[in-house]
Amino acid sequence: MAKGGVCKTSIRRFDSDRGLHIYNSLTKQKELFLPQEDNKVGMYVCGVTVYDNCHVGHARAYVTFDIIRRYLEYRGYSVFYVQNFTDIDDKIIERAKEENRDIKEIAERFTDEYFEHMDKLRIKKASVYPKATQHIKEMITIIQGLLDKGYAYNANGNIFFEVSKFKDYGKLSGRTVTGSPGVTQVEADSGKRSPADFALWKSSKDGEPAWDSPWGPGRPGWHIECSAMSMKYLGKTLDIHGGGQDLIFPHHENEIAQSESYSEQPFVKYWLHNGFVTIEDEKMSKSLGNVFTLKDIFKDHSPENLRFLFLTAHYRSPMDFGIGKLKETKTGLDKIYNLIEKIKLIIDRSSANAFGERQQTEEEKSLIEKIQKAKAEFEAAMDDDFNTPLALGSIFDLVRDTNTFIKNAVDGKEEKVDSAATEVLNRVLIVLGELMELLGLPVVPTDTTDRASQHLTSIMEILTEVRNTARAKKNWEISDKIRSDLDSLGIVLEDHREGTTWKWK
RNA sequence: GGCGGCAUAGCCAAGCGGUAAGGCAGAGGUCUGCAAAACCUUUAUUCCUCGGUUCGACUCCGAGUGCCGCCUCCA
Repeated sequence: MAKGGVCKTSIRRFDSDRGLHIYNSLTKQKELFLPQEDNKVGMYVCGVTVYDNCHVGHARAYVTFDIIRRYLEYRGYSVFYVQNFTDIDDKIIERAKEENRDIKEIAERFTDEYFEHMDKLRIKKASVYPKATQHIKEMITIIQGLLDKGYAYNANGNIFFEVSKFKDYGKLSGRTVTGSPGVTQVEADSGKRSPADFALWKSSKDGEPAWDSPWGPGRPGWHIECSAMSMKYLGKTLDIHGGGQDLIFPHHENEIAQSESYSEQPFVKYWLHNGFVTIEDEKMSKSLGNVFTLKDIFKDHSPENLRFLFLTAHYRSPMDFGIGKLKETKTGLDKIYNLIEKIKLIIDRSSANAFGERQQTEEEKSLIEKIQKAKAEFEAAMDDDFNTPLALGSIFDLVRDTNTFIKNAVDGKEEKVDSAATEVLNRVLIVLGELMELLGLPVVPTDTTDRASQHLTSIMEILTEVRNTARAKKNWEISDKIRSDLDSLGIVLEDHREGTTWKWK
C-alpha cells in the first residue's frame, strides 16, 4: 500500500474536490464551505428553553455542533459561536406557576443543569450565551422596523408577521402557506389575518411577566429572539445556523422571514440540522413517557460513552437510542482506550536510552505510514460533511494496525523495547490523542479522572502490585481472588506482558 | 391531506456509477497459569420489490411496498 498516496491524488481530479463540504438544508445539497470572511466563521445554534431537564436529544444536538465547531477550528477557522437560552416562554411561566416560584429561579436552575451536563460531555463553551430576557430592546427594534416596512401589523397589542408579504416564505422547509391540514383556523380573538402569520410580540395578560413596548406591555414571540440575538453578535448574515431538524418549520422558516424582511440581506449562508434521537423507533416525547434524561443516563454510563454513541451515526441520520446500544458501543470505545493504556505501559517500562540510534525496522516504517494514512482518511471523512462514522473507521484501522505492531515487534521480543520503537508508539499516541480530542473524547476515561478516583488509582496500583507478587509465586488462589473480588465491584484487571491494567466494566 | 427523510449482513453503520469500510455479536484458531485483552481466519455473489438508463447500478430515473419525521411546544 506504499503507492496509496499516488493513487489517491490521481483520483482527486479537481481542486474543488478538496476542502470541507457541508450539507446545506437550504439548498439540499453538499456545498464547499466558504465563510464570508476568509478564516472567520460566525455560527449560531439554537439553544434550549430552560424549563426542564436535559435529555439525550439535547445531548446529540450539542455534541453534533460541538464537533462541527471543533473541526472548523482544527481546519484553521476562528469560530465565533453563539448559543442562546430561551428564558422567557409559556412553558417556563407554567412551570413557575406549578412550583410557585419566580420564572427567573426556574430559568437559572435549568441553565445550571444544562452547563453541568454539557461540561460532562466535554462540549466547548460558546463564545457568548445570550439570553432572551436581556435582549428585549433589540427585539423591539426589529419588530418596529418590520412594522415600519409593512411586514407586520398590530392587532390589539399583539404584533404579527404577515407571512404573505414575504415572497421567499417556505424556501427552507418547502412549506407553502396553504399546506396545513385544514385544522389551523385563525384563533378567534388573536386578530391574526392568516393562520400562517406568527407572533412577534404578545400582549400580556394579567399576572404574566411583561416588558414595556411601544405597543403596550407584553413579551416577545418565540422566533424573534433568535433573529435579534444572532444578528446582534454575528451581523446580518450568519455563516452557519444550526439546530435540530424539528426546528426547520416553523422556527427557522420564520426566522428567515423576519430577519430578511428586516435586514434585506440573506440571513444565513449554511443551514445545518441534526437528526433526531428516537426510542424504539419512535420520537422521544413526554406524552409517550420515553424520555431519557442525561441525569439518569450518567448514573450508570460515562459521558464519553454517550458521546461516542452519537459518533457512530452520521449527524443528519436519525439515531435510535437505547441502553443496549450504549453498552455495545462501549466495547468499541474500550478498544481504543485499551490500546492507549497499553502503549503508555510499554513506554513506561521501556529502556529509555537503550542502544541509541538505529535504523527503523520495516515494521516501524510501515506503522508510521499507517499513522499518516489514518489521519488523512480521518480528515477526508470529516471534510465530507462531518462523516464521523467513516472517520471512526480510520481510527479503528489504526488501532488494529498498532495492536498488530505491538504483537509482532514488542510482545514477541525478550529484550526491553528501545527508544526507536517507543518513539513510533508515541506517535500513535499523539495522533490518537489529537483525533480523540477533535471528536471531543477524553484520552483517559473520565471514571479515573475525578478527584475521588485519584485515590482509587493509587489503591489499584497497590493491589495489582500485591497480586503480581502472588502471581510470581504462583499463588493463584490469592491472585484470582483479588481479581474476582474486584470484578464484582465492576473493575476488570487485564494482565499483559508489560504489566497489569484495569478499567471499569 | 401537504412537505421531507430513510430502507445495506443477527444488530449498529459507511459507501452512492466501476464491482460491498468499520464496530458489536457469533464461529474456529493463536497467545496466556487461568481470565481478560490482543491478533489471525470466518460471517452480504449481494444492498426492500419490479421495471428502465448504461459497457457496467447498492449507487441515476420511474413505479410500488414498508418505516419515520415535520405541518402544535420541541434539539
